[in-house]
This record gives sequence, C-alpha cells and structure tokens, in this order.
Amino acid sequence: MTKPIKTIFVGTPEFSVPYLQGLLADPDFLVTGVITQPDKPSGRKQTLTPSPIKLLAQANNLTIWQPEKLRQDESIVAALRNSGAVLMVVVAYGQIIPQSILDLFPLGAINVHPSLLPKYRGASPIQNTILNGDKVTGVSIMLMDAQMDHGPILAQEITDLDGEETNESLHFKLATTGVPLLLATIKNYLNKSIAPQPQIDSEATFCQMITKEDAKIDWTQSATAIKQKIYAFYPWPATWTMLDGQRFKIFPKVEVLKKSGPAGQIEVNDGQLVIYCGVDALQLQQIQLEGKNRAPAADFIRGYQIKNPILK
RNA sequence: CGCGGGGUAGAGCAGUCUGGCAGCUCGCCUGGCUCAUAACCAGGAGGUCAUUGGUUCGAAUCCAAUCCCCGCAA
Repeated sequence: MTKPIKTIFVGTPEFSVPYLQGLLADPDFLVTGVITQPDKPSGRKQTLTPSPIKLLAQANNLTIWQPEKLRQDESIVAALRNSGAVLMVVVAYGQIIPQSILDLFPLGAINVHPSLLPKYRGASPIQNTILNGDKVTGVSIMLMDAQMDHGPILAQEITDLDGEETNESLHFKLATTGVPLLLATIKNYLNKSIAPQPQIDSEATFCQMITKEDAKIDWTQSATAIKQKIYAFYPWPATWTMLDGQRFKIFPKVEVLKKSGPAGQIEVNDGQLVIYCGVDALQLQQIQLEGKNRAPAADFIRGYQIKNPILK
C-alpha cells in the first residue's frame, strides 16, 4: 500500500484505546476523525468525564464527534462524507450505527468483537466468557452490517484461558492479540487475500449489558460459580454481598475449598476468611466494606468485629 | 448544594454519644525457650488522633471551616 488509508475510528471505553493507538502508529493508516460517546457525568461529584477514546483523540488533535444519538444526527453524515475517509473501524462504541453511515465508507466498516463469533454477540462477551468458565475465547474481526455483531467474519484468533482470568486481565490479553490481528486483517482484506465468511446464525448466542444487580452474590450457588462471577465482574461492577447491613465487595483472587457448611456463613480461622457456599466454600483474599478502602482479608479480620456472620 | 461511611503508631481497627493517663489485634526490634518454626515467654521502639480556628481548667472526643479516601446514585 502506498497511500495511507483515511480512516474514521469509532469507540468509547478503555478497551478501544489500544486499537486506536495501533492505527495511529501504523503508517498505512491515517485516522482523520473519531466518533465516541458524549461526555457523561461520572464520579461522586457528577462531573462530566470524557471517554478514554476522546482523551486519546484530543492528545492527537483528531476531529471528534460525540453525537447524542448517531442514528438521528444528520450533520455528521455530511461531515463524514467531506472528511474523505474511506474506512471505518468500530471497537466498542456503545451505539447502533445506522446503515446510512456504514454506506459512507467505500472500503467498508470493520468491527472488532472480543469473542469467537457467533458466540456472545452483544454487550458483554468477555464477562460472559468468564462467567461461564469457558476454556477458550478469542477475537473476531468482521465486516459490519445493520444487525448487531452479525456481519461476515474476516479473521479470528483463539486465546486459551487458564481459569484465573478476570474481566480486566482478559481485556488486556485480547487487546494484545487483537490489535495486530486487526491491522493485518484490514490489509489482507483490501488485498483480497481473504474472503469474508458469513456467520452461522443458528449457532449465535447473545449477552446483555451487565448491571450492578447481576454482580450480587447468591451464596446458594456453587463456590466455583461464585468464583467465576467474582472474576468476571472485576473490576467493574465488582461482585458484592451484604455484611451487617453494609455492602461488602469481594475481589480476586479467591480459592475454592472442599468444605461444606451453611451457605453464606462466615468462618474465620487462622487468619483466613472463608465463606461457605451452596457447594464447597470460598477463601477470600481481597475485600472491601462500604466506606472503607480495599483491604487484604487478613487485615479485615484483624480490625473488623463481625456482628452477624451471615452474608446475604 | 444528590444520599451515606471514614481519616487515631508501619497495617487493620476500638475509643468520640457521656471531654479527664493514647488503646486492641498484628507487624517491627531485642532477649529467652526450642532440633526447629509462621508457635510460645519476657522486654522495647514507634503518635502533630487529617488540617485550621473556636469553646473549656482540660479536647481524639464538643462547635465551625477546610483537605483527603470510600460506598450508593448517575
């Protein structure tokens, strides 16, 4: 390729950042603008906070669009057309992109999805991979169409899981394989050395957006299931339960022990904090009580006097 | 002014309501016991009680303001 490909990048959270960085660092691409979610109130003081992608775009003096509703924003269509961009790359944007915008790019719109499509279409593929205790996952690069995560696949790369991955570490791991895969795949696709493969829709599974209620622990579940939940929701929204009427967060790592007792019962023994589950028990290492800083379980035991040793 | 918890020795906390010797569990240092140890015994060091001002004979504690950390919410 002789001329750099004029590209629009579309993305929002931390997950998108390495992909934009990869495109910026590659001389075959010229990122001319970025579409990201509007600044949202965040933090305790409800201050407006720009998305990670916006910060990176600002640092590189890129044009930034932050439509409230991309679907209804007519002005952006003209702006994109005038930008001369021929390719769109979408990584975790957070809004549906209408066909009218996809059609603006002669070379197409390419999407990165952190699962082995058609498995885990939707909003929380990484979390669900861990939640279900999968042994393998991966990154898919696909051409976008009007349906969510439905377009034909250009490339996939499989990643093995060791059972100790958190949402955070798996995000990172998939970025390290996904970024080079994205760059190489775009070039191969434009060279016509790979052909898009339609997804097998009958094998598709879907995942919903994670809510904080999803992250509450049901202690009658097995210790293994609860462990997967703790890892899947770390660091956000953080798996939690209630202790003495206060929110009690549990962070990795945790260990499954072959012990049984009443579900939700706390046992303190030899400086170890163990909670009985529906099947087996969990030994905790990092916890946080409402209003307190995160602390090692041993420190927590030393200082906190438990009133009612049952977690709910 | 969205709601709430917190700041006390290196760590985690009690003490604050009801003002009156700076405490607990650990960690650290020294010595002892022990074949040995994360065990046990004895001794020790380590504090601007977040900051500033006020009330008081006397403030970690009561009053006012400020800074910082955290949970909820968004």
